[in-house]
Amino acid sequence: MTEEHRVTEEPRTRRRQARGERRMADILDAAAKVFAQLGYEKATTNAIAAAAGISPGSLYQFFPNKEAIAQALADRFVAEMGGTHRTAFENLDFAALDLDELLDRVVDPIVAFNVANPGFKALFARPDMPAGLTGAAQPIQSALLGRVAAILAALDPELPDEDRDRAARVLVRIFQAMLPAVVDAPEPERPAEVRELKKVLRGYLAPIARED
Amino acid sequence: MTEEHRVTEEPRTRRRQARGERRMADILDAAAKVFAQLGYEKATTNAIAAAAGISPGSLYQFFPNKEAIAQALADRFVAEMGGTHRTAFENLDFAALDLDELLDRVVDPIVAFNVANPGFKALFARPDMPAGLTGAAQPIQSALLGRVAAILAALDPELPDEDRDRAARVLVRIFQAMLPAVVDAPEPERPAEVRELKKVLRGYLAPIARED
DNA sequence: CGAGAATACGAGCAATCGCTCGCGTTTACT
DNA sequence: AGTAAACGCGAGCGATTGCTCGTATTCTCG
Repeated sequence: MTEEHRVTEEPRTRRRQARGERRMADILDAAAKVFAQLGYEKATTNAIAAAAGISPGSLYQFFPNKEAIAQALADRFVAEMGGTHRTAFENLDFAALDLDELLDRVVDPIVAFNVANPGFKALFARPDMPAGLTGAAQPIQSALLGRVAAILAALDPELPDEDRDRAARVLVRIFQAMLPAVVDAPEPERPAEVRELKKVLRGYLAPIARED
Repeated sequence: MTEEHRVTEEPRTRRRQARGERRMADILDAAAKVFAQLGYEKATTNAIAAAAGISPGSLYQFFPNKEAIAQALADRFVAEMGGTHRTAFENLDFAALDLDELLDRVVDPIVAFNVANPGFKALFARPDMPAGLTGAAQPIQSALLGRVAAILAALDPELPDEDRDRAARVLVRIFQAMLPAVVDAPEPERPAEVRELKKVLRGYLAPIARED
């Protein structure tokens, strides 16, 4: 038993040099671009490697397979989105705002994030993923669902959990459905698309918001 | 010039026997099943042939390629949908109905059609298609868009064409987005999903409908 | 410096998929 | 009966794709 004083302990994160960390970031940047252009399924790992300026073999030194790339990219997106909008969401006095203001404050930043990161919706709004939602899309989905549910709870504290979660699912689904139209719209027509998105959300939320 | 008294005239539809027509229908049935289970991209032509009980070679005696199968299936869906619901749509006195009744009359048959034909949404609500919407999904999309636009025009004849078409696109998109949740829901929970779908549609339509 | 790990390469393997091709069988028509 | 076209088969081709492997280079640290 004296063979190893430090047990092999599952190879969670292998030793990595600074250059390697940079490479991983480059690969994720490249993957975001390629996913944005082609979607998850049609994006090839060789294309991602080429976009990152490395060989396929090098790519697989950092990620065990294609899904892991999407996973890591999704995790990074979740982190960035959280970091960017935490302040915008947290100290909002929901009761004091009317519905239109609330929608502006919540929708606009998310739209801006998606316009700035076109690869996001490739992982979030596409049904390409392997094994349904299990995989890369799930953490993103869960993150948004949680935030929307929290807003709903603030809007109407009386709302039963079941109804609140169902409404959150519906709202996220609407968002998913309308996002491509907003993001892919040419600059001049984007505000109109955003306006329609807010109309849909407002129409669904209005009966919930006025808890009379 | 006496070579052929009957010019070859482009081989539009090749001579086909009754057995062949039946085979084509069988193939489309099989394709609907496979598309429903796997989506367009992941469905293999060999799997469709196997599901139809024929060999890959025989399949390609009737359809030149995979997309043509989807195209033909989409055309058949459009025809069936039109035949089923024409009466339901045509002689509706929109002005006399309130919004909830109108939604019931329009949404319920379409939902029923989709529950009965689970392959439909694989062609209608999936972004798998080759070359964007060009291809099989387009005729379905156009058919629905036209009907929705007609209803909107009846609801508010003053509505400018541009606004009406945009609203129609939004409504169809919402339908697309919510349909999978409705169709894939287990029997007992389906009515609840349908109710949410109608809530969303009603919320968006209400400001358009009351043309005060 | 020297050893071992991390990084890097890119040809190419194994599996998949849309589709073809050669050939045999059945049907329609004269 | 005889002919041509329609129907049918299934092995497998050509292209693609996720990923591997042998090998070479660079970095870290004692």
